[in-house]
Amino acid sequence: MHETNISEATLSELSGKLRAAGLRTTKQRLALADLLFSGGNRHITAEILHAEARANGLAVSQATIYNTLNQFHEAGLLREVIVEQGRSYFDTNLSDHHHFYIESESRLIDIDNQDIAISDLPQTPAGFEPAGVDVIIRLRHK
Amino acid sequence: MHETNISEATLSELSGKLRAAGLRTTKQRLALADLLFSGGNRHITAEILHAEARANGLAVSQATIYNTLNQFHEAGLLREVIVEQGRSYFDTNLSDHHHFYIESESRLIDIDNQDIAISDLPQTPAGFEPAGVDVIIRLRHK
DNA sequence: AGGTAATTTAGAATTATTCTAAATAAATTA
DNA sequence: TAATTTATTTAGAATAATTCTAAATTACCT
Repeated sequence: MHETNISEATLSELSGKLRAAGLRTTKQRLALADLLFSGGNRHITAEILHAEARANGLAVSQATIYNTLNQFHEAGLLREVIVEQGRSYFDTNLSDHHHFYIESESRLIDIDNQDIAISDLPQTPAGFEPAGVDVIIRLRHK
Repeated sequence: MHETNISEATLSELSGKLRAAGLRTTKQRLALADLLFSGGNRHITAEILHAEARANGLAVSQATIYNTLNQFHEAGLLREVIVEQGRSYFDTNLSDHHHFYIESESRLIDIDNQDIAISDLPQTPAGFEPAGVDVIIRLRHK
Protein backbone atom coordinates (compact mmCIF):
# COMPACT_ATOMS: atom_id res chain seq x y z
CA MET A 1 0.00 0.00 0.00
CA HIS A 2 1.56 3.25 -1.11
CA GLU A 3 -0.97 5.89 -2.05
CA THR A 4 0.60 9.08 -3.30
CA ASN A 5 -1.82 11.27 -1.39
CA ILE A 6 -0.84 9.99 2.03
CA SER A 7 2.53 10.69 3.54
CA GLU A 8 4.48 7.82 5.03
CA ALA A 9 4.96 9.92 8.15
CA THR A 10 1.22 10.32 8.63
CA LEU A 11 0.63 6.65 8.02
CA SER A 12 3.12 5.57 10.63
CA GLU A 13 1.71 8.08 13.08
CA LEU A 14 -1.76 6.68 12.51
CA SER A 15 -0.46 3.16 12.83
CA GLY A 16 1.04 4.07 16.19
CA LYS A 17 -2.27 5.55 17.23
CA LEU A 18 -4.01 2.27 16.45
CA ARG A 19 -1.38 0.22 18.27
CA ALA A 20 -1.64 2.46 21.30
CA ALA A 21 -5.37 1.78 21.27
CA GLY A 22 -4.74 -1.97 21.17
CA LEU A 23 -5.95 -2.28 17.58
CA ARG A 24 -4.08 -4.05 14.81
CA THR A 25 -3.04 -1.95 11.88
CA THR A 26 -5.17 -3.16 9.02
CA LYS A 27 -5.61 -1.67 5.58
CA GLN A 28 -9.20 -0.66 6.41
CA ARG A 29 -8.50 0.88 9.79
CA LEU A 30 -5.50 2.75 8.50
CA ALA A 31 -7.43 4.20 5.58
CA LEU A 32 -10.41 5.13 7.76
CA ALA A 33 -8.11 6.67 10.38
CA ASP A 34 -6.51 8.67 7.60
CA LEU A 35 -9.90 9.97 6.45
CA LEU A 36 -10.86 10.79 10.02
CA PHE A 37 -7.67 12.22 11.46
CA SER A 38 -5.43 13.54 8.70
CA GLY A 39 -7.38 16.69 7.90
CA GLY A 40 -8.86 19.09 10.38
CA ASN A 41 -11.45 18.09 12.93
CA ARG A 42 -14.60 16.47 11.62
CA HIS A 43 -18.12 15.49 12.56
CA ILE A 44 -18.95 12.34 10.70
CA THR A 45 -21.64 9.68 10.45
CA ALA A 46 -21.18 6.05 9.46
CA GLU A 47 -22.93 6.74 6.19
CA ILE A 48 -20.69 9.66 5.29
CA LEU A 49 -17.51 7.82 6.23
CA HIS A 50 -18.57 4.87 4.13
CA ALA A 51 -19.23 7.10 1.14
CA GLU A 52 -15.88 8.82 1.54
CA ALA A 53 -14.06 5.54 1.85
CA ARG A 54 -15.58 4.24 -1.35
CA ALA A 55 -14.94 7.55 -3.10
CA ASN A 56 -11.29 7.12 -2.14
CA GLY A 57 -11.18 3.64 -3.62
CA LEU A 58 -11.26 1.73 -0.37
CA ALA A 59 -13.34 -1.43 -0.50
CA VAL A 60 -14.77 -1.53 2.98
CA SER A 61 -17.98 -3.03 4.25
CA GLN A 62 -20.66 -1.29 6.21
CA ALA A 63 -19.99 -3.62 9.14
CA THR A 64 -16.37 -2.52 9.26
CA ILE A 65 -17.37 1.13 9.21
CA TYR A 66 -19.54 0.57 12.28
CA ASN A 67 -16.98 -1.67 13.98
CA THR A 68 -14.24 0.87 13.41
CA LEU A 69 -16.23 3.88 14.59
CA ASN A 70 -17.25 2.01 17.72
CA GLN A 71 -13.74 0.76 18.40
CA PHE A 72 -12.24 4.21 17.88
CA HIS A 73 -14.88 5.61 20.20
CA GLU A 74 -14.21 2.99 22.89
CA ALA A 75 -10.50 3.65 22.54
CA GLY A 76 -11.07 7.34 23.11
CA LEU A 77 -10.05 8.38 19.61
CA LEU A 78 -13.52 9.69 18.80
CA ARG A 79 -16.25 11.38 20.76
CA GLU A 80 -19.85 10.40 20.09
CA VAL A 81 -22.30 13.25 19.65
CA ILE A 82 -26.00 12.50 19.91
CA VAL A 83 -28.15 15.29 18.52
CA GLU A 84 -30.72 13.66 16.32
CA GLN A 85 -33.00 10.69 16.52
CA GLY A 86 -31.64 7.59 14.86
CA ARG A 87 -28.19 8.61 13.72
CA SER A 88 -24.91 8.97 15.60
CA TYR A 89 -22.22 11.53 14.88
CA PHE A 90 -18.58 11.04 15.75
CA ASP A 91 -16.34 13.98 16.48
CA THR A 92 -12.57 13.86 16.00
CA ASN A 93 -12.13 16.88 18.26
CA LEU A 94 -11.33 15.45 21.67
CA SER A 95 -10.86 18.74 23.44
CA ASP A 96 -13.43 19.87 25.97
CA HIS A 97 -15.98 21.64 23.79
CA HIS A 98 -19.64 21.88 22.83
CA HIS A 99 -21.81 22.18 19.73
CA PHE A 100 -24.13 24.22 17.65
CA TYR A 101 -26.44 21.97 15.68
CA ILE A 102 -28.18 23.12 12.52
CA GLU A 103 -31.01 20.66 12.17
CA SER A 104 -32.03 21.79 8.69
CA GLU A 105 -28.56 20.95 7.41
CA SER A 106 -27.69 18.08 9.76
CA ARG A 107 -24.55 20.04 10.57
CA LEU A 108 -22.54 20.38 13.77
CA ILE A 109 -20.26 23.30 14.61
CA ASP A 110 -17.80 23.21 17.48
CA ILE A 111 -18.04 25.70 20.30
CA ASP A 112 -14.73 26.10 22.01
CA ASN A 113 -14.84 25.56 25.73
CA GLN A 114 -13.57 29.06 26.41
CA ASP A 115 -16.48 30.50 24.42
CA ILE A 116 -19.06 29.19 26.84
CA ALA A 117 -19.24 29.14 30.59
CA ILE A 118 -21.34 26.77 32.61
CA SER A 119 -21.09 27.93 36.15
CA ASP A 120 -23.11 27.01 39.13
CA LEU A 121 -23.32 23.35 38.17
CA PRO A 122 -26.05 21.59 40.10
CA GLN A 123 -25.17 19.02 42.69
CA THR A 124 -24.70 15.57 41.26
CA PRO A 125 -27.19 13.02 42.66
CA ALA A 126 -25.70 10.90 45.45
CA GLY A 127 -23.81 7.85 44.30
CA PHE A 128 -23.09 9.24 40.85
CA GLU A 129 -20.37 11.28 39.24
CA PRO A 130 -20.38 13.32 36.04
CA ALA A 131 -19.11 11.36 33.04
CA GLY A 132 -19.43 14.24 30.60
CA VAL A 133 -21.31 17.43 29.90
CA ASP A 134 -22.88 18.05 26.51
CA VAL A 135 -24.19 21.46 25.57
CA ILE A 136 -26.09 21.60 22.31
CA ILE A 137 -27.36 24.88 20.95
CA ARG A 138 -29.89 24.08 18.27
CA LEU A 139 -30.04 26.62 15.47
CA ARG A 140 -32.63 27.52 12.87
CA HIS A 141 -32.46 29.92 9.96
CA LYS A 142 -33.35 33.45 10.93
CA MET B 1 -65.94 6.31 28.95
CA HIS B 2 -66.04 6.87 32.68
CA GLU B 3 -63.05 5.45 34.50
CA THR B 4 -63.24 5.88 38.23
CA ASN B 5 -59.58 6.78 38.53
CA ILE B 6 -59.82 9.88 36.37
CA SER B 7 -61.64 12.96 37.50
CA GLU B 8 -64.12 14.58 35.16
CA ALA B 9 -62.42 17.89 35.80
CA THR B 10 -59.07 16.57 34.64
CA LEU B 11 -60.61 15.00 31.58
CA SER B 12 -62.23 18.21 30.46
CA GLU B 13 -59.02 20.11 31.11
CA LEU B 14 -57.13 17.63 28.97
CA SER B 15 -59.78 17.82 26.31
CA GLY B 16 -59.35 21.59 26.22
CA LYS B 17 -55.62 21.14 25.93
CA LEU B 18 -56.11 18.95 22.87
CA ARG B 19 -58.57 21.35 21.29
CA ALA B 20 -56.21 24.25 21.85
CA ALA B 21 -53.57 22.25 20.00
CA GLY B 22 -55.95 21.69 17.10
CA LEU B 23 -56.38 18.01 17.87
CA ARG B 24 -59.70 16.23 18.14
CA THR B 25 -60.53 14.69 21.47
CA THR B 26 -60.42 10.96 20.88
CA LYS B 27 -60.52 8.16 23.39
CA GLN B 28 -56.89 7.29 22.68
CA ARG B 29 -55.52 10.80 22.84
CA LEU B 30 -57.44 11.59 26.00
CA ALA B 31 -56.21 8.47 27.75
CA LEU B 32 -52.63 9.05 26.63
CA ALA B 33 -52.80 12.70 27.66
CA ASP B 34 -54.07 11.57 31.03
CA LEU B 35 -51.13 9.20 31.45
CA LEU B 36 -48.73 11.90 30.37
CA PHE B 37 -50.07 14.98 32.07
CA SER B 38 -52.18 14.04 35.06
CA GLY B 39 -49.39 13.07 37.42
CA GLY B 40 -46.15 14.92 37.94
CA ASN B 41 -43.67 15.58 35.18
CA ARG B 42 -42.40 12.59 33.28
CA HIS B 43 -39.73 11.43 30.85
CA ILE B 44 -41.26 8.80 28.67
CA THR B 45 -40.50 6.70 25.61
CA ALA B 46 -42.97 5.33 23.09
CA GLU B 47 -42.38 1.84 24.41
CA ILE B 48 -43.06 2.82 28.03
CA LEU B 49 -46.17 4.79 27.14
CA HIS B 50 -47.50 1.89 25.13
CA ALA B 51 -46.93 -0.49 28.02
CA GLU B 52 -48.65 1.86 30.46
CA ALA B 53 -51.59 2.33 28.16
CA ARG B 54 -52.12 -1.40 27.85
CA ALA B 55 -51.62 -1.85 31.58
CA ASN B 56 -54.42 0.67 32.07
CA GLY B 57 -56.72 -1.23 29.79
CA LEU B 58 -56.45 1.05 26.78
CA ALA B 59 -56.37 -0.75 23.46
CA VAL B 60 -54.07 1.46 21.47
CA SER B 61 -51.80 0.64 18.57
CA GLN B 62 -48.11 1.33 18.35
CA ALA B 63 -48.76 3.66 15.42
CA THR B 64 -51.08 5.77 17.52
CA ILE B 65 -48.52 5.99 20.30
CA TYR B 66 -45.99 7.39 17.83
CA ASN B 67 -48.52 9.63 16.12
CA THR B 68 -49.67 11.02 19.43
CA LEU B 69 -46.20 11.65 20.83
CA ASN B 70 -45.20 13.40 17.62
CA GLN B 71 -48.39 15.47 17.47
CA PHE B 72 -48.08 16.49 21.12
CA HIS B 73 -44.48 17.42 20.47
CA GLU B 74 -45.34 19.48 17.38
CA ALA B 75 -48.12 21.16 19.33
CA GLY B 76 -45.68 22.14 22.04
CA LEU B 77 -47.20 19.90 24.69
CA LEU B 78 -44.06 17.77 24.95
CA ARG B 79 -40.37 18.43 24.68
CA GLU B 80 -38.22 15.87 22.90
CA VAL B 81 -35.02 14.89 24.66
CA ILE B 82 -32.35 13.14 22.66
CA VAL B 83 -29.75 11.50 24.84
CA GLU B 84 -29.22 8.03 23.47
CA GLN B 85 -28.79 6.47 20.12
CA GLY B 86 -31.97 5.02 18.66
CA ARG B 87 -34.63 5.99 21.16
CA SER B 88 -36.42 9.29 21.81
CA TYR B 89 -37.57 10.54 25.18
CA PHE B 90 -40.42 12.98 25.65
CA ASP B 91 -40.53 15.32 28.60
CA THR B 92 -43.77 16.74 29.96
CA ASN B 93 -41.87 19.49 31.76
CA LEU B 94 -42.01 22.47 29.43
CA SER B 95 -40.17 24.91 31.65
CA ASP B 96 -36.70 26.00 30.70
CA HIS B 97 -34.54 23.27 32.22
CA HIS B 98 -31.83 20.72 31.58
CA HIS B 99 -31.01 17.09 32.34
CA PHE B 100 -28.88 14.61 34.13
CA TYR B 101 -28.81 11.34 32.24
CA ILE B 102 -27.95 8.06 33.92
CA GLU B 103 -27.01 5.86 31.01
CA SER B 104 -26.81 2.65 33.05
CA GLU B 105 -30.45 3.08 34.03
CA SER B 106 -31.76 4.91 30.94
CA ARG B 107 -33.02 7.54 33.35
CA LEU B 108 -33.38 11.31 33.02
CA ILE B 109 -33.48 13.75 35.91
CA ASP B 110 -34.50 17.37 35.51
CA ILE B 111 -32.11 20.16 36.39
CA ASP B 112 -33.99 23.32 37.17
CA ASN B 113 -32.89 26.29 35.16
CA GLN B 114 -31.93 28.21 38.27
CA ASP B 115 -29.59 25.40 39.30
CA ILE B 116 -27.35 25.92 36.30
CA ALA B 117 -25.94 28.99 34.68
CA ILE B 118 -24.73 29.17 31.12
CA SER B 119 -23.15 32.55 30.75
CA ASP B 120 -20.94 33.90 28.08
CA LEU B 121 -22.92 32.20 25.31
CA PRO B 122 -20.95 32.13 22.09
CA GLN B 123 -21.99 34.20 19.14
CA THR B 124 -24.56 32.48 16.96
CA PRO B 125 -23.34 31.92 13.40
CA ALA B 126 -24.61 34.56 10.97
CA GLY B 127 -28.03 33.88 9.52
CA PHE B 128 -29.10 31.61 12.34
CA GLU B 129 -30.83 32.00 15.66
CA PRO B 130 -30.92 29.73 18.69
CA ALA B 131 -33.93 27.42 18.71
CA GLY B 132 -33.10 25.79 22.01
CA VAL B 133 -30.27 24.93 24.35
CA ASP B 134 -29.84 21.43 25.72
CA VAL B 135 -27.46 20.71 28.55
CA ILE B 136 -26.98 17.04 29.35
CA ILE B 137 -24.82 15.96 32.24
CA ARG B 138 -24.12 12.28 31.80
CA LEU B 139 -23.72 10.37 35.04
CA ARG B 140 -22.09 7.08 35.97
CA HIS B 141 -22.03 5.21 39.25
CA LYS B 142 -19.26 6.36 41.54
C1' DA C 1 -79.17 11.37 11.41
C1' DG C 2 -75.91 12.08 7.30
C1' DG C 3 -71.71 13.62 5.25
C1' DT C 4 -66.99 14.87 5.50
C1' DA C 5 -62.64 14.93 7.24
C1' DA C 6 -59.66 13.35 10.89
C1' DT C 7 -58.10 9.41 13.40
C1' DT C 8 -56.84 4.77 14.32
C1' DT C 9 -55.05 0.54 13.02
C1' DA C 10 -52.61 -3.81 11.35
C1' DG C 11 -49.16 -4.87 8.96
C1' DA C 12 -45.60 -3.73 5.71
C1' DA C 13 -41.67 -0.75 4.90
C1' DT C 14 -37.74 1.93 6.21
C1' DT C 15 -33.49 3.23 8.50
C1' DA C 16 -29.63 2.83 11.34
C1' DT C 17 -27.29 -0.43 13.55
C1' DT C 18 -25.76 -5.00 15.31
C1' DC C 19 -25.10 -9.91 14.84
C1' DT C 20 -23.45 -14.31 12.73
C1' DA C 21 -20.48 -17.35 10.96
C1' DA C 22 -17.29 -18.06 7.37
C1' DA C 23 -13.16 -16.21 4.88
C1' DT C 24 -9.11 -13.52 5.27
C1' DA C 25 -5.20 -11.25 7.19
C1' DA C 26 -2.05 -10.08 11.02
C1' DA C 27 0.80 -11.57 14.70
C1' DT C 28 3.22 -15.18 17.00
C1' DT C 29 5.62 -19.35 17.37
C1' DA C 30 8.46 -22.97 15.98
C1' DT D 1 9.75 -18.99 6.60
C1' DA D 2 5.99 -22.10 7.53
C1' DA D 3 2.62 -23.28 10.69
C1' DT D 4 -0.50 -21.82 14.16
C1' DT D 5 -3.18 -18.74 16.64
C1' DT D 6 -5.96 -14.84 17.02
C1' DA D 7 -8.00 -10.71 15.30
C1' DT D 8 -10.35 -8.64 11.54
C1' DT D 9 -13.33 -8.23 7.68
C1' DT D 10 -17.30 -9.34 5.30
C1' DA D 11 -21.98 -10.48 3.17
C1' DG D 12 -26.04 -11.10 4.46
C1' DA D 13 -29.40 -11.89 8.02
C1' DA D 14 -31.35 -10.00 12.17
C1' DT D 15 -32.87 -6.39 15.23
C1' DA D 16 -34.99 -2.19 17.02
C1' DA D 17 -37.18 2.07 16.72
C1' DT D 18 -39.87 4.46 13.87
C1' DT D 19 -42.69 5.70 9.76
C1' DC D 20 -45.77 4.61 6.04
C1' DT D 21 -50.00 2.76 3.69
C1' DA D 22 -54.46 2.09 2.85
C1' DA D 23 -58.64 0.52 4.82
C1' DA D 24 -61.90 0.80 8.74
C1' DT D 25 -63.59 3.63 12.34
C1' DT D 26 -64.80 7.72 14.78
C1' DA D 27 -65.45 12.72 15.72
C1' DC D 28 -67.44 16.76 14.33
C1' DC D 29 -70.42 19.85 11.70
C1' DT D 30 -74.85 20.85 9.51
